[in-house]
Amino acid sequence: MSSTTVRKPDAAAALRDQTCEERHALDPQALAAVQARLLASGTVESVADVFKLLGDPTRVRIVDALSHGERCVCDLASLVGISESAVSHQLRLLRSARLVRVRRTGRMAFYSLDDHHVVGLLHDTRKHVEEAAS
Amino acid sequence: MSSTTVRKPDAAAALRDQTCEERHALDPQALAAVQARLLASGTVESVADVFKLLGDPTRVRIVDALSHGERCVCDLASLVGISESAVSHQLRLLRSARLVRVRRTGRMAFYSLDDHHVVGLLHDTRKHVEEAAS
DNA sequence: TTGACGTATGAATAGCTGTTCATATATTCA
DNA sequence: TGAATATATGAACAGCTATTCATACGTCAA
Repeated sequence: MSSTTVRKPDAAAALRDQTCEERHALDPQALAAVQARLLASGTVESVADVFKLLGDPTRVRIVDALSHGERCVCDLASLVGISESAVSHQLRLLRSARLVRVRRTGRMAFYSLDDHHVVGLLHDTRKHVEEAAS
Repeated sequence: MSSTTVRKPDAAAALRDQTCEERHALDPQALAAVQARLLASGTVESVADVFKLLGDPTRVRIVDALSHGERCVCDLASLVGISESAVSHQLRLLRSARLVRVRRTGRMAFYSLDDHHVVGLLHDTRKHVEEAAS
């Protein structure tokens, strides 16, 4: 290893030692290097949409109720404590993001979780709030 | 169904008046049993608050940028593509939920992630949207 | 001290969101 | 057939939210 290799080719480390002004004015390449590692714009929007769907108490309750098995709309309304119309509206949103799936038999509609990640998300977030409470 | 059905003044009886007919998926006792396993109201609110914070593209970009290391406010503004004022407002929200922490040196403020779950949440949600796209 | 700089924050506003209400659709039963 | 039931959906409204603008605070250099 050469004695002149004081600086490692680490863009993040290079960024850390500079001031804001220097960074913006003199090092657009380092800025671009970090920017290249960021999520694509479309991915950011999609991820935020999923989080936004889970960012409502009613929908959290719906997902929580569905995490123990499929439920019909009126049972969900009863469990969550709002009208069946409101539940149906929320289920439509959850369906559009493929967070839940629906199975129809006669005039009944049984909803269930359509993604094995969702329960994990709920669990991890609950862990966070429990830890943050301490 | 007989009209002489015994109505006990407990949660199961209270639920029966709100729920669907008895030929639905769940009888009142089962419904009450499910309800007992649901998240507490305070937990639901806290969990939804965290998801709500992550449910905005700007804040997702901030968390994404922070997932590679700490950043000062003006760098975040540049990386995210909005004003430093807007970033500061969002950082305040993220701070209030203990999702980020701040380290101050002089007039600079370096923000970093304050929870090991957050990166996992971002990762899992990205997995979901990638799978849902197929 | 002065001035510039990095960050923080209150006010205001446009845009979004979740609920209710009314109604529609579809299925089952008498 | 007609009524009752289960769900779905459009419209509308109140409440919330993310940004911008202006400004204030604390720090550093001259």
